[in-house]
Amino acid sequence: MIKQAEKEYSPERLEKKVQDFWKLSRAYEKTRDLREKGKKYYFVDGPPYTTGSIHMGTAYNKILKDVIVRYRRMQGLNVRDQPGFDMHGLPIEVNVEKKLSIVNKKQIEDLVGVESFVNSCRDFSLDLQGQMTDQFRSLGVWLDWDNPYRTIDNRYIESVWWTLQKAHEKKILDRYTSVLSWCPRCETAIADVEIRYTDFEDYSILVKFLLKGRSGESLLVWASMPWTLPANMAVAVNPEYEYAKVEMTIEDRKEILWLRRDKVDDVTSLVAIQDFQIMEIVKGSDMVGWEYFHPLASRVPYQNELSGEWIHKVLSSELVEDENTGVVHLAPGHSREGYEIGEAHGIPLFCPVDEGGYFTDEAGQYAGKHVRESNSIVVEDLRRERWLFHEGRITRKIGHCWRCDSPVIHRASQQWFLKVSDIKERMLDEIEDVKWIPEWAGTQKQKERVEKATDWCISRQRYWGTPLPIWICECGETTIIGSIKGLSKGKNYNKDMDLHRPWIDSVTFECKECGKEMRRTSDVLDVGFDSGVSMWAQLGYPAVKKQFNNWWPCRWITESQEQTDGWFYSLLFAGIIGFGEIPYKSVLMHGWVFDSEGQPLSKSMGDVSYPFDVIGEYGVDSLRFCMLKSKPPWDDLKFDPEAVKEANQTLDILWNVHRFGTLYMSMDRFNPNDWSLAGMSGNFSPEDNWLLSKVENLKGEVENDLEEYNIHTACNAIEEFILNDLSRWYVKLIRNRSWPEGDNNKKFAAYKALHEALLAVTRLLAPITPHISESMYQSLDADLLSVHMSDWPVTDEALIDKKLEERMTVVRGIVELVSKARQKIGLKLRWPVKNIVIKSNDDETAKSLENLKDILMEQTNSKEVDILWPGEEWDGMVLNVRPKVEAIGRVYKQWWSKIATMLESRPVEEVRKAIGEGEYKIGIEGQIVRIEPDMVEFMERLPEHVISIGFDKGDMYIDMEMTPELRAEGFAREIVRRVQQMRKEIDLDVEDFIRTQVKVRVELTKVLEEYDDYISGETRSRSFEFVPEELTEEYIVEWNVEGEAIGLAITPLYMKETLDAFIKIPGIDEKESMALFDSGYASMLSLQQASLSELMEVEGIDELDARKIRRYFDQPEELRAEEKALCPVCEAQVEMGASECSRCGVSLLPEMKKCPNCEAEIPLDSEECENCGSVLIEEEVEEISEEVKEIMEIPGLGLETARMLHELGYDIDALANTSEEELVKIEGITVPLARRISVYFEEWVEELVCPLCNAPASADAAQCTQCGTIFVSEEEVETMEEEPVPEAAEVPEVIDVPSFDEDTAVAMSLEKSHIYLVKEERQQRAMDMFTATMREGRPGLCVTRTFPDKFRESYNLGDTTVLWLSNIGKEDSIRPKDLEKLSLSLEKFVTETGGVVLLDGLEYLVTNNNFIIVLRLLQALRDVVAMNKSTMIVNVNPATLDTNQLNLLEREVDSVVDTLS
RNA sequence: GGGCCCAUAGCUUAGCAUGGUUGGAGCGCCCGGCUGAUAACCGGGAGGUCGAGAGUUCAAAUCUCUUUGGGCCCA
Repeated sequence: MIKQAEKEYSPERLEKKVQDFWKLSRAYEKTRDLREKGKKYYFVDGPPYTTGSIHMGTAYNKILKDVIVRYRRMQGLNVRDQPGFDMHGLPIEVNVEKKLSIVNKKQIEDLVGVESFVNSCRDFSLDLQGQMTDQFRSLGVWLDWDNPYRTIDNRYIESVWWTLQKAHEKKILDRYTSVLSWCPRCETAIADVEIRYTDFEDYSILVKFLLKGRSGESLLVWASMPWTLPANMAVAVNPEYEYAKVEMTIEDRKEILWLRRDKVDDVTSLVAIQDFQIMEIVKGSDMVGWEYFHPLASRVPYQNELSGEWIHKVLSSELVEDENTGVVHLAPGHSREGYEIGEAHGIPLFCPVDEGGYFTDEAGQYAGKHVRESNSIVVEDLRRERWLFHEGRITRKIGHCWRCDSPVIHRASQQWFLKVSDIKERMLDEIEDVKWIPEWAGTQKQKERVEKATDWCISRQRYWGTPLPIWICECGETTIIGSIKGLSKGKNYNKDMDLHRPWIDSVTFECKECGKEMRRTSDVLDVGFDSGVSMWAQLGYPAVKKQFNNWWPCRWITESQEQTDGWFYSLLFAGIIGFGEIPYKSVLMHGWVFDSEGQPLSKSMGDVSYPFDVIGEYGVDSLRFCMLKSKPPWDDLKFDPEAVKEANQTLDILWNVHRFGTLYMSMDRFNPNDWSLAGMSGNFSPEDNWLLSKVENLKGEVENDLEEYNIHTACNAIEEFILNDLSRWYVKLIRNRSWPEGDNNKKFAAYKALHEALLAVTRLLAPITPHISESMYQSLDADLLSVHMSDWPVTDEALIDKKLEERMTVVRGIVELVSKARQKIGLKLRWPVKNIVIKSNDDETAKSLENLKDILMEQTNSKEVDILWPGEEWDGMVLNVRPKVEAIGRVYKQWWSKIATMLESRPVEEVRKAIGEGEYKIGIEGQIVRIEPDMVEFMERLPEHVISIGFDKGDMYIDMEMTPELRAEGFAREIVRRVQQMRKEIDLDVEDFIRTQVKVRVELTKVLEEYDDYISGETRSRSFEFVPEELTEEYIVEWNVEGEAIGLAITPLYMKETLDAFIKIPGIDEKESMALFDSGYASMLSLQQASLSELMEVEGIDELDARKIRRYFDQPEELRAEEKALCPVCEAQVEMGASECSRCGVSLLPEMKKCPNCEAEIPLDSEECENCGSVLIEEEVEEISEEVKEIMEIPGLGLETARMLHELGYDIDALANTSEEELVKIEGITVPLARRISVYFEEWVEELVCPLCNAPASADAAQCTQCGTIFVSEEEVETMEEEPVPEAAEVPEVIDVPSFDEDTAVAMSLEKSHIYLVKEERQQRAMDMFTATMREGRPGLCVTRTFPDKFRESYNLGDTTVLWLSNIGKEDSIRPKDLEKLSLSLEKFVTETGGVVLLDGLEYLVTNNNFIIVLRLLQALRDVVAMNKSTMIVNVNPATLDTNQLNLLEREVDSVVDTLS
């Protein structure tokens, strides 16, 4: 059964509903299981770091994965989709440190203890994992969230260990001393990826290094970071540069300095130099070997103890750059370049700095000082010793620890490395075996990364990480443990022990070599390596082999471009170690997401941009569609919330088409499964075949795109189809066919085609926008539980008709041209044109037009379309005769002008015929005048009313002559359109019927009468009449159409509900129902009471029908009830009383709980166990407030939910007034629960309800808790009538003003801070009061449902502001339902001006809302009016309200003016 | 400093692999229309030295080189 889609596309509601549906029906699990037998497809999720909240980039990443995973599943593949989380490492540690207020490692060990610290880290990371999982789920991402792999699990760690053991076996694992980036705060080596470069002001000093054996000459050495000078071991010059010996005079002293020749000017300008002179020039290479005195040697004794070939000497290095003096200080212990140069020259590594960044004893006088504070000390020392030539500052990028933001230093330390040199070639080869998308991601980027790779330092001196499985003996023996089994052989091993520090540190082994105790190296592993093993770690390899054999290797991964250096690389590296091969077959490298300003989204913790604010507004699907369609995945994406809005609009349109389709399909009870495409083919119109052809094309196109990961073009193709083909063309073409009265065969053909197209779109969109697709799929009555279980749609070539598509394109082009022409001359589409003639230049175009002529006529609204084939000419051209004046003049002299005039007035054809035969004779003043052929010429021209338009394939003539018949038809259409507008304004159901009256000029009535069938059919009018005098139907509007005054009046019949009920009687369909209704049976009750003979008297009901009706009512009521109910989760029809839904498997039984006493299953809401009789509500009972108890009265609502609702501010009354949709929005309220609640109230309300405001009331209440109405029993009514108003004190004075002319108006000026209620049929009295008050000079404001201009004119209001109560969304109009806007507008006026307000048409507000709400509005306004010394006049037609309501109204006002009494 | 990617209307972008009518869209702006999908929808208009410069070619948004700006990565 096709289900009517909701009227509006509300993403928030829809997505929640769909996600609930997925959850309750276990749609994800079932989809996965469905493909269990399919070909295996191993996808691996690159584990995001657990930062706790996701940003746009993370969202984009997961969305891409979700698209491909869903797509592959639809292709039938059995996809492994375990998500992962990267949960070790410094970021977590740093955050835990912050939480515990710890500042360094010492405090972790001494204050907190490693055990407690690591436990905190685990808890913290698990918490973050949970948060992120929720966020990913809310994006609609279907991965196996219940079973993620985590880098912190023992099994995972074991796989890492195995890999490291492999590395050891392959001699890739090594330990040596190296200079690395080091964070002195975190006291660990850090990787380059953990460093963030930011501007930093640093020293830039020039220091004199006195040369040995060159009297008085010094090298002028440049250094930043003065603290590195104590560890200076040599200086470097560039061998290619020229260096100058410069003699400078400074403060009357002479200095002889060596520096780069080109820099002499720069340097001499730095200090106050009196004079300088270049003495000598040498090449850098000539300086090599020169020896100098270390300027701090006296403070750093170690400098004097050194010996070696290159100590304190000049070296040559190409690395010396064209900056500063060209003489660079080298401290191999403090810089990577220095280390490399030093190593090449055999210079010992001197690094007198400890892990915390403090100088060691080796640093002599500087020992104990932090390097950062030493900068100024060193500079001062140099200055004192006169070695400082210049002290400056430069701003440059300095590395900062990404996690804690401390400046990074370089420091020599012993670390564990994975050596890259031996496997580099293998890695490069393996890159070739992978399909990279885009190709350059592999062949360019990844290759470059590997080519430049250096050894990988994998050790970290921290706590929260995979412990390195390396045990070392003091004798030097080293062993690598590769499994838990291996570990279990150690001392202090416990089964099931956590493999993290500190527990692992207590496990020791006996050294095989010397028998001593081997202890684990205290380091942990670089987190970058953790995720590198995810491809086999998530399969439990090597501990479990089966999974591995099933799935290996990974078919596809996708991550952002930065993973070239990260995960892509670590996977490759680890893969080569573990298996000698790259572990993935194809890679989609995706781009970055930037914010709308183009700034990259920050990666660090706590500084993220949420995608969820956009989602709240436009929904997840819009976000997904927007991201996926705007760029190829490998490009960077600039995220713009506006673009999400646009995507939302497309989905909105799709929804509208869907809504359109399902609305009519369900109305007509169209069952798509009753019709096959082939079976329907005879009924298809050309546009149906066209649509089907388009759909098949689209399928192929989208598949091709997705195969190439051109997700953006796939999205664009779908979007184009939805907007252009489906919405803007197809729906337009089938509109007429889909009307309720339409021919069923033709109509159903359109439904079938549309259904087919919509179903295809839901499938094509399923991977991209999973929610809306699901929702559409559900209402399209498709066979599977979920759209995501369906197979990927395959193109049916047989349905493709390229020729038809081309022809349709031609026709569309023509229709558009005609529309343009109409627009140009201002002829609306509603007004038909007489004729369109299209002359085409080629056969194909003519054929196209001939073929699709019906479409052409309908869409251009033309009465006739003529197609001319190539060579044919249009005969509609008007021939003109043009007298040749000179020729006539030559013969007939002064008569020429008369002759010419006569010629022009004769029928052209007659003239031409005669001329063709030789001559044409006319009589002038009794003489025959002969017109010779040379005296005239004939010319063709367009007749009047005809315009001609050229197009690329021919010419077109449009005859726009407006004949009386066409004019009448135009008016008929105008009337139809106006009535439709009015139907809409009174919110009438599409299917419902009305009575219609039309009042027009008599002349027009005559021509229009011909169209009464048309008009009443189109407007679903059960009666239709032209009235000469007054319009009497309920809703009356005066229109001005093309200068004609047209009065329209309609009365809604509200038949739909009744007809729907009648139709449920077996054998009774719409026709019979209508007949019954028309003869006065307006409800099931009245029908039930009718006798057989009475029924038979009804016109259109035969005996058989009557008997069917009687039989229906004569059976017991239970049997009459519908046999089917709807599943609350998937809305499938289920048998009454079924225990679970056969479609989605959800339990339909009331929620059960276990009796704590006997463990029997009892309904969730029962207070007493049916089995053992124990009372279940214990001490808590006292604590439950009355309000909560009331809520718990609702069956199925447990204590917890009731409490939750109560805390949210709901009491029983509020719940009764909360719609099901709103209920679902409350967190914790599921769809079925919401349904249960609203069903409860529906039943409840029928029993006890305030007659006035419909609020629920208890049986014994004396007064309504909501509106205060006093309930009276029948006996009391009589007394009531004598004393109609309960509280006399509040009764306003009733002013008796029988007549009200201008004089009295002035005399009776209205009081300030006063509200007047005027009881009258029209607004006359109220208006008089209002205008009189305005004449006193007070500003006025009117609220009315009359059209403002008309209203102003009627009452001579000038430019007084008139707010129009109307559903037409104009600027100064207020929708009658939008009381908030109304109240705001009035408040604004009153507070700003204190003027007088007329509220006309209170009853209109009441019909559009309900009485009590309007009453509340009035109460609120009363206070505002009082406070601002304003005045308000409210008029109401008492006939529209009942006595009680009137009483209540009168109580709210200060005075009542009753014109009727 | 090196590698790679990106640049088209005010904004977001298609087209570029394979050069060829007048460079397409959407949003926004202005003007109009439609109306039983309707707080939707449709049409028209204005708005582009296709980042800049050079080259190849009969012909360049498209191919080549140089250059500028932005991004990612590596030093």
